[in-house]
Amino acid sequence: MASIKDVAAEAGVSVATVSRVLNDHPSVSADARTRVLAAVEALGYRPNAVARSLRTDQTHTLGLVISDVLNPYFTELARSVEEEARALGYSVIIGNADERPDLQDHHVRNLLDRRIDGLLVSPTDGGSPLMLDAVRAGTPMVFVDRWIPGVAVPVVRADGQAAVRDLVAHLHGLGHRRLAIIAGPAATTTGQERVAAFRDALEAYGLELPDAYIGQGDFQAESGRRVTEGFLDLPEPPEVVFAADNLMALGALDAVRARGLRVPEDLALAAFDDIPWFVHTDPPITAIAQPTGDLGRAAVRALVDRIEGRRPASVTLPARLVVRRSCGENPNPVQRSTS
Amino acid sequence: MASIKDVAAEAGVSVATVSRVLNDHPSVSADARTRVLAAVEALGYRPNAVARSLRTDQTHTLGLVISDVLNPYFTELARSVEEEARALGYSVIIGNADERPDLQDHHVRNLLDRRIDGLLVSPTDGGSPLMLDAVRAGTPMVFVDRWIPGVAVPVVRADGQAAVRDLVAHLHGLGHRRLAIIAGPAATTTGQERVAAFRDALEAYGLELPDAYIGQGDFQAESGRRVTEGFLDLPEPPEVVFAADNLMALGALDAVRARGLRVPEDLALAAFDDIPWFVHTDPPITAIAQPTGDLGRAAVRALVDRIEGRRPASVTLPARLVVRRSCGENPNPVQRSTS
DNA sequence: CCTCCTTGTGGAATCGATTACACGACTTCG
DNA sequence: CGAAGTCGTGTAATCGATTCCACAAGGAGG
Repeated sequence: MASIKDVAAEAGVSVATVSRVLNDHPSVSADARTRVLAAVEALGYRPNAVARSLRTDQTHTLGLVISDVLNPYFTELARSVEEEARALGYSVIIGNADERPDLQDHHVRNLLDRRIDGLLVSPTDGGSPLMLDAVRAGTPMVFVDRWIPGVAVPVVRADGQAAVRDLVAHLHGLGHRRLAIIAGPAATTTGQERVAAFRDALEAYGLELPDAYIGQGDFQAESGRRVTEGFLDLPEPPEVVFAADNLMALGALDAVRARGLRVPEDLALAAFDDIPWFVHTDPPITAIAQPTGDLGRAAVRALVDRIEGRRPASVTLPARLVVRRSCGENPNPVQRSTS
Repeated sequence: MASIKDVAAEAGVSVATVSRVLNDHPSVSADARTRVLAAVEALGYRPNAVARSLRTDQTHTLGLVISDVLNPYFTELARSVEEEARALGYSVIIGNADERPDLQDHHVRNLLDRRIDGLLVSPTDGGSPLMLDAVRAGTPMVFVDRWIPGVAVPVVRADGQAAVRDLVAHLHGLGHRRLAIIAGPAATTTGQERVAAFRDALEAYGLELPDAYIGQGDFQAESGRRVTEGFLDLPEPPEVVFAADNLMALGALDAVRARGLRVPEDLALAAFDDIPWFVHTDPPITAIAQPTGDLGRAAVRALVDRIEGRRPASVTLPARLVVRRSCGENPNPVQRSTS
């Protein structure tokens, strides 16, 4: 592969001049410029990003560590992140943690070793020493979707409280009184918050959330299946199950189906995170939709702000309820929204 | 961030010795080794991958350019690619082309600039000059899923011919005679092949595939919707629609639903590419399943073979038919398989 | 006509690693 | 006891870019 030296030789100038042309530095004569450009063209020269990064200490690259690529929510997030980053002149390297802290650490380490300019993380746990060290060392970082309490890093996320209240109102209006939740891992903020929001909303209707109605999931389909089976085995099973993410809702649907039961007649179902497929499931699933694209874009902008020396604030965008048929027929369905 | 010089100073040795310890070169005394290791620990030193890559001309990184991250098929492919690559000591940088040749070129260029060790591509078109130049220049490359005819690059893909035959047999057995297809872009091999396989299979039953029954899609949901509407507007609409990928099937389902029609009673539906959600749609969708994980792993192994100087062969794995209910009730359903 | 800028250019240092080569200190063996 | 290895280490070149500094040429101004 041709290097800057080859170009310099071909154009009959020094490497310094070639570099100046490439970075359009003002003090280059028109003549030298055309000769260099011609040489670049002739040799098909492309600057070596590795060498450039070493010298300038900038990679123009962002790291994105997400909890699970197979989750359509995170896929969409990743896509919007890459799009916005590209618009701002950055590339993105994605690390998939698969909800495993060890894999998360692997990717964070890898990205730091590559000297990415900044890191976007949706932490799967309370924060490994590695990540905390990186924050302390001043690595530009932004949390997206989930965060780690007590760490001075901007957070870009959706607030589901109002939407969860709307959901509970919807369920209550349909006559449901025994409501259960499939929670996410307690180590994640989204795991905890969604349970808290649900409990608060129930309280407003004088309803309780007994421990038996809180199933411990891990944001994966299999746990949704397992927890739902537990619910169905209860002496008094719930009338509704609210899954804290879309994959666990899928698992719940499986479990209900496997027993020959029907949604919503035998068990109603709602989910956090709306995805295109929920329109086509049998029945279509009522869900709380996050403004995923906006979150991704806001997160990138915040991170780039940090990289360029500004001090971005956290961003919280509202989620909204999308009513479908999985909780029972609504005589005259209304699309509820909090925005 | 601490550099190798800091470590050398801290340990009281030269940078050469530090480097030797880090790359466990044999000729280092036990004493020097422990001192270096202690210094590394004390400083929290991590080698700069950028500098290392510049010197060694190896990045231990693979590029993966896929056609559409939002397509669950490619998401799963990306995941298995990353997994296998990690097992072999490589990282992966993913570029999402969104079925756009210009974006594909952007990512290929970006990845080449970063001096990735090898490139995995699922081309969205017939091959830009950029990609062809890269091949000619000797960049290790492997095509996955789709390929570019006439280019000397190993291909890792699934063969759907037998499965399409099984599908047509299944449809014929259910009494369907007017079969239509939503094709992918003609510029992609998968776009062409699936139509050809479908036509051949129909021929075996004495059925034709009239032009009116070949809809031109682009592997995106919206095109599936549009094409299906066209089919339904025909004086003699088809009885079955076979979508060449899962997103177009989703669009087709939308279109049917929007007219108040039902699957499979009014229009039967089948898709290429099986995904977990197809179990839960209404009705569950009959699909041709690719061994996606195996494809991803085989592609990585082939690419690493090329990088390490061997000459890997192309790999073709069989796809298989998974019968569900979207084509009509089968009196006694059998899972057909070609393997 | 001499100084002082301005402009364009090249030489060389630098980023942080790897590695060829030289060298000193020991061992070993004839 | 001297020659020939072996072993561990350091010096310095190198990868491909960017950029500071020096300098030459030419124009402007006193």
